[in-house]
Amino acid sequence: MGRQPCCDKLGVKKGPWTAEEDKKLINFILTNGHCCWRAVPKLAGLRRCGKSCRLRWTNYLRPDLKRGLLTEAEEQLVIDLHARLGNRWSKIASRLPGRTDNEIKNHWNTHIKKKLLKMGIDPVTHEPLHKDHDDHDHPDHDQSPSNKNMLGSTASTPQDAKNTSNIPNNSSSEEINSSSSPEAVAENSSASGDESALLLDSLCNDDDMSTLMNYNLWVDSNELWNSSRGDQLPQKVVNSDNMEILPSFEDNCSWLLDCQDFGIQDFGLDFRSRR
DNA sequence: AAGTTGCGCAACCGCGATGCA
DNA sequence: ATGCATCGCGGTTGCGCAACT
Repeated sequence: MGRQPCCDKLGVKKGPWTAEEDKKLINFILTNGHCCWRAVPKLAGLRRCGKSCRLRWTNYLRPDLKRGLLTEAEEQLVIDLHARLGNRWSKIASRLPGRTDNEIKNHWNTHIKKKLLKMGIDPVTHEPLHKDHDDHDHPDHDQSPSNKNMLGSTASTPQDAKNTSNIPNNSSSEEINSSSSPEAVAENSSASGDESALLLDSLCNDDDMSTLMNYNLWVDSNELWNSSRGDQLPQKVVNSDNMEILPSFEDNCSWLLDCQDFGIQDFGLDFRSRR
């Protein structure tokens, strides 16, 4: 069957989003949700295709996003997960709350890839480059914690994961783990004794932990935002048991509309200012 | 100061997966 | 079973900025 274009190319705007467009999209999603992305632009009064709206929302406007550079721990987690999952960025991103697949993919291509190459690690296979000469070429690389972790983290290469199709796209963490040999798992636990490895295992084996971490990271980012613009932030909500819980979607998002009036740079979080 | 180059990021594109009539 | 619409993913592109010459 012939594939229809995702949207009518005529009259559809492309390129960077303006603050006005962002505002419209946020407004619409806050009040209506996104029942059908294809309908969103029309209903929201945007001259964009639904795909573009979805991308803008998931990669930039979503209120639970954690902006800024990846931390060391997050970077290590990405490396470990990449060793297990390959280029399945959305799967990797799902294990890093507040991070998007696009963000992780970009970070991988621009930072981590180079870092690994510098260390003499093939970023695709996570194996040492030029195995035979590796000790001479990179005498110190295997002493670094990240490399130790990386090499110990998996027995199967990303290609294995991707090419053999043993792991379905929606494979669970258990499936991923079971695809590794018992030896590899044992090696993993013994060779990578650091915290990120433990965290990785926890994340891969326990969705509750992931949820918990999500909350913790949300609190962290909340505090980060608090330090710059406390009055604009979603506040923690206390439930009837006097427990802090995540705010509702609306609570969480309402401040975002205000943010649009200032522009992201006003919060000191403009990514471009990091450089 | 002006021009060039390289880098990092946001956004786009194409395709496979999925759901529904 | 088939066709169509939509979603979601991964790869790629293009723009803006900073560093360099």
